[in-house]
Amino acid sequence: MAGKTNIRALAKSDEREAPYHHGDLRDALIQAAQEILEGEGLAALSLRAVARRAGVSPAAPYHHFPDKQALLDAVAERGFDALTAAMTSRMDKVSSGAARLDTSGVGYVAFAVANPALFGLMFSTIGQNPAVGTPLDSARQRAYAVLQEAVAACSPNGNADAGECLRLWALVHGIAKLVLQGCVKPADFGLADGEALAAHLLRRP
Amino acid sequence: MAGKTNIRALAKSDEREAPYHHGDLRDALIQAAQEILEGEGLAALSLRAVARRAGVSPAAPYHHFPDKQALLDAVAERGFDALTAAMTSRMDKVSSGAARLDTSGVGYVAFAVANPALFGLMFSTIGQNPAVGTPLDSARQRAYAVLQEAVAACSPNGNADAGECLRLWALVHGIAKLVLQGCVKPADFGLADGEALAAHLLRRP
DNA sequence: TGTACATCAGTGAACGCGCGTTCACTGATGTAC
DNA sequence: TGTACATCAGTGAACGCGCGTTCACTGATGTAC
Repeated sequence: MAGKTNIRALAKSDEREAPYHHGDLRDALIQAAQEILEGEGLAALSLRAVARRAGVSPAAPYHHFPDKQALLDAVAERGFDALTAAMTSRMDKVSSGAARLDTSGVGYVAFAVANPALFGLMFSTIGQNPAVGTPLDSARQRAYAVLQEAVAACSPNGNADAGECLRLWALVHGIAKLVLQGCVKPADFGLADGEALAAHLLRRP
Repeated sequence: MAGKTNIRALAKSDEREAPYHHGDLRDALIQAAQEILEGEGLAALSLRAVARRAGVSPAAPYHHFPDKQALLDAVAERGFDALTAAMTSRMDKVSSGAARLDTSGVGYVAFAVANPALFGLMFSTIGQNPAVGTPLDSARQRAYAVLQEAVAACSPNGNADAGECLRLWALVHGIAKLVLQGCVKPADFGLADGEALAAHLLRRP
């Protein structure tokens, strides 16, 4: 308690000691949620747990999000941007169109394996609220566009066939899900992790 | 209340009026759970809700299952048998090996689309408890064996390549998941439902 | 065939728990004069 | 520069809820004699 308010001159980016009005609780909540996902899984992700981890009362989040779902959406939105980055950062290391296509899928699976609970959240029952134009929806489309462009670049006419895109998406999504759920163990294929398994399965025949 | 016990001579398969000791509560609980899944979804599937629907006190299930997870496992086990049946019944209508392979996948997706919540339960975080040899595990393997045999029958040497099996499984599992979550709408492809979409995507190139 | 009794399969009340959300509040911030 | 005040972002207590599970119990069943 002592010393909690006697350093109010610190810049808000300084992390020592919680300040008066916190600085950027919205961001801190999203981050706390990600940490809970990473450390304890999707089932442990309650609003109260998020507030607890952010060091704030259970009512505080309601000044930044209308309800729990809105927080979850914000977390999922960042997740899709991270997924996009996981794909593009790997793709930028290869040049041929075919290799870039495979690599986008490897990045997709690698992201899922590295962030299992977040990946689960991102794809948990989106259906009911399509919410076109939402920030979450945009982030989702940005991620899908990466796959589409990789498919288009491999196509003779430069267009992305919708069926081809969906087949690729379904394949990598399926690999990711099956690995995350423990249905498939990369070790059964003599491979170290899900990323290696994805690379193995996506290698052109 | 009146008339509740005055028909005790009825065979237990007769559904009118709940008898003294119910007859086969274990089975009734599993069935009630399936109905809840179908009607209200996975999130509504609590032990209490199952007991309620079976017309029994919240403690009654504990005479048949050690805990909630055991009931869930029993439901999932039946789910896998139904999945096996969904695949094989369709496959028995075609003869060529290639057509049977495609059809197994169509059956897989059709089952998922017809039983979305049950499908979700069947694949919800199996990982932590592998429980080899369990009835649930056996049912799971029976379903996978259908895919394996279909792959083997298409292979020049009659063996099922593990990579080939997994690719097919991941593809159909991915299609199922993406359709269930609303990420993909069959209507976008001019198709009526997930089954038609699966048939379209699995058609040999 | 009839009775005594162990076993089995239910009941219903209670336990402690954590949840999402609301409420009246308080203290800090920033602006107008 | 100093003060008054509206606004903002927190607090903490409380709400009602449904959950999984336990407990002592009761009534029906089936078996031994």
